Amino acid sequence: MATISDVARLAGVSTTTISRYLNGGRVRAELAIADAIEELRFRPSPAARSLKLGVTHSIGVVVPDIANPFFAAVVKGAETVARSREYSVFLYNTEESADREEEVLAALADRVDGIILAPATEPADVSPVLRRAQPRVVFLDRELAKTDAFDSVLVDNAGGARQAARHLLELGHERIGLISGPLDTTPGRGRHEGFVDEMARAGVELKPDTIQIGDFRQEGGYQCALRLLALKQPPTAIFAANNLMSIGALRALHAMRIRVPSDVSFMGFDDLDLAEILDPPLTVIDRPMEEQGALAMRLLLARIDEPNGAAPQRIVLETRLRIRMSTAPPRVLGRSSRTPKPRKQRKENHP
Amino acid sequence: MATISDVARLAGVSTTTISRYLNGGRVRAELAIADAIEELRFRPSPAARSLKLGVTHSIGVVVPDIANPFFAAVVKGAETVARSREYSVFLYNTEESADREEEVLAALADRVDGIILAPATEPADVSPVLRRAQPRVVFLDRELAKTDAFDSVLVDNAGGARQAARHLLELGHERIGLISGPLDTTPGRGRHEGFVDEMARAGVELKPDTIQIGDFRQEGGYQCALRLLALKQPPTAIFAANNLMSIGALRALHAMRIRVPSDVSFMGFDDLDLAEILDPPLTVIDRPMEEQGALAMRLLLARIDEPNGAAPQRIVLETRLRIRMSTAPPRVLGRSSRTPKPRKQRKENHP
DNA sequence: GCCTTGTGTGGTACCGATTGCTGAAATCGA
DNA sequence: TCGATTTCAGCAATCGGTACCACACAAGGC
Repeated sequence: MATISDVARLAGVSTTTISRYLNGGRVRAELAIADAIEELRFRPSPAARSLKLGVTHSIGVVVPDIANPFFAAVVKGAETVARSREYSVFLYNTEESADREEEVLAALADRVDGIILAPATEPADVSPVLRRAQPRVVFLDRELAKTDAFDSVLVDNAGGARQAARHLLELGHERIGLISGPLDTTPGRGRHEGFVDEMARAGVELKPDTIQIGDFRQEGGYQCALRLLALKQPPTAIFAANNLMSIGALRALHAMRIRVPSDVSFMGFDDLDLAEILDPPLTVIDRPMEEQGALAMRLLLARIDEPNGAAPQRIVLETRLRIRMSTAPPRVLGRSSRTPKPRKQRKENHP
Repeated sequence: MATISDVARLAGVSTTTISRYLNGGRVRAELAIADAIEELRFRPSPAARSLKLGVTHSIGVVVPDIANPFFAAVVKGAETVARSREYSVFLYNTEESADREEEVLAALADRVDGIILAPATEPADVSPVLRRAQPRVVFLDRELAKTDAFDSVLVDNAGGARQAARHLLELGHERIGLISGPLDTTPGRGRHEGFVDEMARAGVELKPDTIQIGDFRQEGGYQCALRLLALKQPPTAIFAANNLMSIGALRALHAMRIRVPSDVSFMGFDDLDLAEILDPPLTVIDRPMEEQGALAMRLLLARIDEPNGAAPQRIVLETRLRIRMSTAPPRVLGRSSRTPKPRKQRKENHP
């Protein structure tokens, strides 16, 4: 590769001048320099620049599982914004492991100008790496309980879960199965609490065994659904707290030859590509996914531009209930103490 | 951040010694140095190292669309291998645009030690950036027609399409709709040719209007399917050449209230997460996705370790026919000149 | 015509690591 | 205990840029 000195020699000026030219300063020999750069196909070395300037022009994006369509969408949104600002994206996959995450963060800290982090779990305390976070950090989808010192872009997990609960309640369900995510994650806990709370508010009690704690993965969803179906009094409706567990649960329902929604209603958190053409089309809580990634990246870049800007922000995106065909009033059962009449179903997102 | 000089001062030795310690050389004051490093939380600056060594320990991965589950899986596989070797991954999304790809490659070339590239299209010629590819390049899923100077990890597109054609033929279909990908891409052309060829070999002629060229995206699949269904003599079976177009086509079938497989059989290239629980479960041509990414990364790292190793390799992975429920013998139609008897269906992957 | 101001340039130190070379200390043999 | 040989440490140059500083030269004010 040609260096700046090569260019300087060829153009008959000093490296200072080349540097100024490159950085938009006024310079006499513009043409000669442009020609020399062209001829040598010169591109300034990012390493050298980075060493001198202490800035890398790259952002680390750390997600638990890039194969999860949600995170894939997030990364896509983030990458698009980054490139529009000429930043590059380092992608790290932590496989939902806190240990791996810690390693990754340590290795990342001095390679990037900022980090978008979707933590695998909520650690007891802020990782020391993050604490002396010379690079800026934005939390995505999941946040740290212990601190509000960081920006974050979240989704209204509790609200979304409430929408789900309300929808199911309005259809007349009372025995509802909940497939939760890990309670030590923001979305896991938020959705859990929102759902349980809304049920309680409606005076419906969730029995402990109708709440199954999964792991946000397919297999977990599968197992949880199986357990719910094995109950003496299986639920008439099931809500799964994320996309992967929805898939797993649907697999289980499918395997057990349970018909949806006539045998049991089903809905999940996060839309699926195929949700509309499933049989039946899936009712879900949806949210803007690419936007969430894009927003996080914009927030981070703003923070980098203006380190002492506003106080840390906590952006919470709204969810949206998409009613399709997988939810319906429960079958009237002899066992039921009273026959629930489906209440009128609301259509708004946030009544 | 602490620098190597800080450590040297604290440990009471020179930077040379620290450097040697870091790089595994024999050193007297091991303990003192280890302590100093620990105390200062010293980590060598990647920028400085990179400048001096001319090596970045990072790999660029360039894909057309990270939100496509196939590429998400590929990236996952690649990232896992990379991290096991302590390499970082730069992710770039080209949005299926050749221009963007060119930009990305130019910007990438001197930031990374190697590139895994899934080209958006097959350019007329090898990009100059790649030609003087100081960083090594491995082509993934798609290759450049004009040259065999690069390593590549492909899938047996033609073979997979042949399996699909054979499967459909064996079921007795003769009027088969093909939803192809762009013919200027490796998988687009390969699958097209494989399918058409196998049909020809069986003496079945594909009429031009039963071949629709899509764009590997959902919307394209949707439109193509619609056109096929609008034919005076619509096909009795449809094969879509990738996952996204399958989804689009299924949407179209769904919208038109066509029943699968009783009205028309359907199958696609690439498995889907939900394929098994669709109604009906989808028959597909499957292939190892994460492995493809992992393999590409391994090949690339090997090439970096041993620049003058073996001649460029062209690895072709096998596909596998997964017969589920979306394909069945065609309904016997009055119009048909002869009544096709379903031939016996084979089960092997590669007869 | 002299002095001030402004513009553009080049020399050079520096960012933080690595490494060839030289020299000193440690180890070994007798 | 002394010299020969092997280890190990340090100096300083270097990678490729950037930017402080000093300075040459032109233009402008009086």
